[in-house]
Amino acid sequence: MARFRETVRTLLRERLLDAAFARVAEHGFARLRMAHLAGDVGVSRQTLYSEFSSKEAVGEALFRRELERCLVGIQQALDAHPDDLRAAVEAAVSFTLTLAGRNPLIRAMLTSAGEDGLLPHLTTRSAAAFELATTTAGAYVAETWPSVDPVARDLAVDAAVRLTASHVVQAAASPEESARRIADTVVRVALGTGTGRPPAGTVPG
Amino acid sequence: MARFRETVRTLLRERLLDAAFARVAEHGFARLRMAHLAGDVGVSRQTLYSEFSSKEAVGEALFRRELERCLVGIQQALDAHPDDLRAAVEAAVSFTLTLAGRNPLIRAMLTSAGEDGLLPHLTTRSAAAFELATTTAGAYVAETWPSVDPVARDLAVDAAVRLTASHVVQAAASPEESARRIADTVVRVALGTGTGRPPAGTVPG
DNA sequence: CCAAGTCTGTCCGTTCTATTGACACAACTT
DNA sequence: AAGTTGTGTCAATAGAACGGACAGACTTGG
Repeated sequence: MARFRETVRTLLRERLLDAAFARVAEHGFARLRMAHLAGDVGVSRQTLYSEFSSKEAVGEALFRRELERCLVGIQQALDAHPDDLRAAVEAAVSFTLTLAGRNPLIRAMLTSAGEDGLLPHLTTRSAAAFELATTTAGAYVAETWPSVDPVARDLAVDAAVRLTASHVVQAAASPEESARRIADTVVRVALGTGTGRPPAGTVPG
Repeated sequence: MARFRETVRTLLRERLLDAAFARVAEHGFARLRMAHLAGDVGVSRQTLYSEFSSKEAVGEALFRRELERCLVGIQQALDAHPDDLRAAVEAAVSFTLTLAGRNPLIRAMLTSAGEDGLLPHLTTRSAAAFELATTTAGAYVAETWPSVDPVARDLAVDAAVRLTASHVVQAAASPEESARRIADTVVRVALGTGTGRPPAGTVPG
């Protein structure tokens, strides 16, 4: 019966995260003030704390929401190449790196001097993020290319996620070049071949 | 400070009107039950009554919202012909009649047998609607074609609104044909000429 | 190294709002 | 005429948000 109330809660959550996004993108997580956040949305500080138990929880939710949004785009990139594993991986990785390079939140996380309190989500405390990305990608790959050996598949997905994350934090080349290299690596892991590029349009059985 | 609260109120209003729209479009205003309306949105009946003082008020707001939405489209139709009064009127009227023919709410209002409680808004109790439409259109026309004589302008706007409303309730021909006839009439009233169609692209000074 | 200031996270009393259940009243049905 | 259904209102209760205050951690500057 209280369905509307529920809607209001999620709306409040979204508004708070929107405001947090704007502030973090501009000044970094460290300079984010809970009081300002509440004020932005037009709500008391207590109400904010009843939605997010701590400032850390805000950062967590903020990062998670952004990650989930990215995953949507990644899936679309994968979908564009249903018959070519290498091209799919390359497209997904390229998309991710490009997005990460543009995303104000991620840029703020990386450029903020020293310990921003949010950067660990991308590096040391990124277990949850890794798990989410890995399981999402893994499930998708398992469904789209069931013919790939499960063990090799898991290894490949894990490598893809970790290598991509690494390039997000520490860019080595252009997104396209990095994507090409990562896709090469992933395909080798997945297919166990040393050739690098299997004939396009085929999926090994 | 209570900015979020305000947003929630308007959201509630919109949700209630959305639900009302759906129910009225399907079963008519008479068969609309306040209890169902509250239930649809997930709110108590009292909360509904604290937002709309009566069922009549729901109908009023529902009709008004629909009218205002129409006016947006009408303005766009007018905007498409800034240099040709006749074409502008014809486009706006044609748009209105076509929209009215498709709009589930208006269709329900017209087709519901006998007294639906909502039909009067289109006919006898439509003073507010007429005023809104007339003032909106009048202000727009006054700004876009300031050269037209004010007295003739008011007469023309009034005629346009009333004729269009009449055709909404009692369609005589296709929207396009009706629009053409109404545009003819309006231009005659506005320009005081018996020629019907002044050369396009000109505005008399 | 201490004092002042800032910010987080928590508690509590007040105020505002929604919910619930009941009711009188009107209209319609059987 | 009695029963049903729905509107509109009221009062009591429950629940949220607010404002203000506080301790504790941390930073800054003298």
